[in-house]
Amino acid sequence: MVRTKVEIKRIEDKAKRHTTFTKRRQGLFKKASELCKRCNAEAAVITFSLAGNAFAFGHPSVNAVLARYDSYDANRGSVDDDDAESNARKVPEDDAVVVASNEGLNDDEDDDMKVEEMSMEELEKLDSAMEEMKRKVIARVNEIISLTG
Amino acid sequence: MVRTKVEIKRIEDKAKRHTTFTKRRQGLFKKASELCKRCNAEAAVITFSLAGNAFAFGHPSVNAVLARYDSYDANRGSVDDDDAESNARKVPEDDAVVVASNEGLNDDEDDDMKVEEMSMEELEKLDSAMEEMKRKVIARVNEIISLTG
DNA sequence: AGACCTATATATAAACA
DNA sequence: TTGTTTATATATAGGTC
Repeated sequence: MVRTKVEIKRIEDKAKRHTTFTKRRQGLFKKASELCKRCNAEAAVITFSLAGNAFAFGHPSVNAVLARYDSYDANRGSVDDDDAESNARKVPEDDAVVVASNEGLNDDEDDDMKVEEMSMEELEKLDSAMEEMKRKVIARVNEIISLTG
Repeated sequence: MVRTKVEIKRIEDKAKRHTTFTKRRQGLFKKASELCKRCNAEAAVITFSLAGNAFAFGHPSVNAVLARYDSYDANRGSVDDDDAESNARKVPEDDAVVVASNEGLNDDEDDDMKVEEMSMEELEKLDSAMEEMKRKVIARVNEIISLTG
């Protein structure tokens, strides 16, 4: 974006790509920080370089924002969209505490089924069950809060 | 940053603050998108307006990045830093698939303990157990992937 | 790798439609 | 609200060290 206009596409040279990643990541974190300060908002930014290093920014903290996001997110683990531009979306806030069914974690499996030995299919079932339970936990927490406060 | 230099501090006027939030959020998402495209990186941005609305951007998807982050993050839920600037940090990559203990979900509770009737304390225990299990699932999936691909 | 430089592209505050 | 317009502040590609 500067000396000469660059097209927004993958940089082929590895060293150059990493330099750009570092510079732009810093810029991104700064922008996020300014957004939080000026608008009294909460934000988290998580990036992974191609090399696999993770970098995160968050206000008031990464984890606080992720925890809050979890309570909004009804389908974590299922969205998959390659078009970065269109993947910016508003998260509907009303999905938060919907409980879909009453199936729990141990409906038709042996109690000591080990995650470490599961197949992909079993893991997917477990993942669904955990999503379900998470929703129940959120619903129950909200119930307690509404009774208490 | 423009007509006149503005100090990076909280905007008091509510309407103006929201306008700025919208504009800067769009800018932030665009920057994140460019970072992903140019550097072939993965990134997620999550923001909450003061009004409580959540907005998220992610490439390849918000959930993919969060799941990957979970497998790096050893202490989700415990970090708390008010200084946004210093809260940008590198996440050590070697924490990835370490599973801290072997406690599962039903170690000392009755099998049909109902989420709908749990106390806050019980819910917190359950939440920890689910976090633990989620990490195990991610570790197992990574293992399968490394064996398969 | 980083830190600085500099010219140019972008982002954006304020105003208005 | 949402989209302009415009003037100016920032971000950053491509260098150099």
